[in-house]
Amino acid sequence: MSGITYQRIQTEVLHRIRARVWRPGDLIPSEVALAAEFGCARATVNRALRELAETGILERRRKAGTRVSPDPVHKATFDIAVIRREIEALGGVYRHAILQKAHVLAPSFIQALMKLDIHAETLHIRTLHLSNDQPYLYEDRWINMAAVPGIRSADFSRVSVNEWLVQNAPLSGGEITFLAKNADEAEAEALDTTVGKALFVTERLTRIKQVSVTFVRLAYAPGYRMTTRL
Amino acid sequence: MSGITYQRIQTEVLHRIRARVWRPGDLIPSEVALAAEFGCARATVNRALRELAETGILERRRKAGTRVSPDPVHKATFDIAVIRREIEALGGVYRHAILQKAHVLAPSFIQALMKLDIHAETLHIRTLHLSNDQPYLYEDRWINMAAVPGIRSADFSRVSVNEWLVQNAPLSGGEITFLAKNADEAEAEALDTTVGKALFVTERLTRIKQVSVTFVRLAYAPGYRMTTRL
DNA sequence: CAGTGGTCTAGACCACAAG
DNA sequence: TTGTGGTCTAGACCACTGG
Repeated sequence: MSGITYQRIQTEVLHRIRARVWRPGDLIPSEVALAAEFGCARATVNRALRELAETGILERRRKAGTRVSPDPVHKATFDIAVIRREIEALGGVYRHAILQKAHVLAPSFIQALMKLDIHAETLHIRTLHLSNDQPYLYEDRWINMAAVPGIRSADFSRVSVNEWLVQNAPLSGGEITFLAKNADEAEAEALDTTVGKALFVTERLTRIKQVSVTFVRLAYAPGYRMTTRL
Repeated sequence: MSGITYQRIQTEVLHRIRARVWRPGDLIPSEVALAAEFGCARATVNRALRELAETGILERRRKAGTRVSPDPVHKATFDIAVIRREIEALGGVYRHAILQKAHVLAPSFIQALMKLDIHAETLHIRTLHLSNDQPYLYEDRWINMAAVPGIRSADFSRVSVNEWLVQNAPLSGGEITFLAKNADEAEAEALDTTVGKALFVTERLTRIKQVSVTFVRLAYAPGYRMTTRL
């Protein structure tokens, strides 16, 4: 090979954009032209540009060619790990406690959220996750029993619901939302803080083939920060 | 070609994982074996598996082979667009107002955050972004004057600082953090809410070649939710 | 050492959309 | 219509690392 790698090409492209040789909105040369310039195969240029397009730096369209994005949309990526992992990665000792576990008919707001039947049976579980015995995360979860056969016989004393679902209902789709919320009484008590304190909350709705499996709200203890590199 | 696409292979792999043919932790066949099975080139299998590995579903190591991730780390991706775009995408009419603009020596906490010199000059700008004339986002930004030549002559009445920086200092690296915060007086007043209200906040530190360019804190009006598909 | 993934090549055909 | 990106192929060599 010529020693040209797709990463080398990416570096060069980024350099040219930074140096304003190619400016936001500009059309850059075609793959064929760049392959000729760099003395490599088109496939190599293709991979380089395709990946840059995935990050939002370039925009590509057949026939129209490749442009530098006019206003680059940064794509921030966050790792959503199993909570135990998250805590252990921070050097904490993980422990969890189940505060409540009940089989109930879905209340109306959960029916609406999860698009459940009026008579749908759910498992409602509230769990506290601790790091070094300090409250770390308060979990309020609703599970659609119909969607997860086998959950009746699961034992959540050793493995948390969180982890059990990951293992037994993998690769599900859904949405995740981040928001801020003033602590209510239940949250304040669980997280050992005061009512009204601003909490970082993530809500996740998980589906397998259009069917809602679980809705979970995770409220982090005050001071939590979710960070990523750009 | 045989009609086999890398996407078809990805679908098949996901199906096998869901069907528990391949379970978390399991080693799956090598690229060569899968290429033979699917009747396609190894490069096609490679792309399929490589992309799945990027999403965290598979783990690959030379010689060791490819495994189904024992506890899959979901990667959630968020688009960080220019604020004007974000508002317009939601159907709002964008407007912004500069609440304060001052050239000042960096206060100590900013010095520390941005790793600035004691005598570093900064531009401190507080901006309110509005959607349909309703407060949407309160921006508190510090800019390292030394890192952005040309900013002295910029006019921020038409183009917001946000947008100016994107256009003039593109492709910078840095970190972004999400957190929840009780509104202080300045935030409450700007966002037309009450002190103590939980606000969703993002903080961004932007660098070009190790040099801090800008630190910005964005406090969203109450009720803001940041959502993405998984 | 040997098997696996990582990458590049040269060529080909296809799908899409701008002109 | 035709140029562009999107993808596949068959083969090759390399880089890493487990056994």
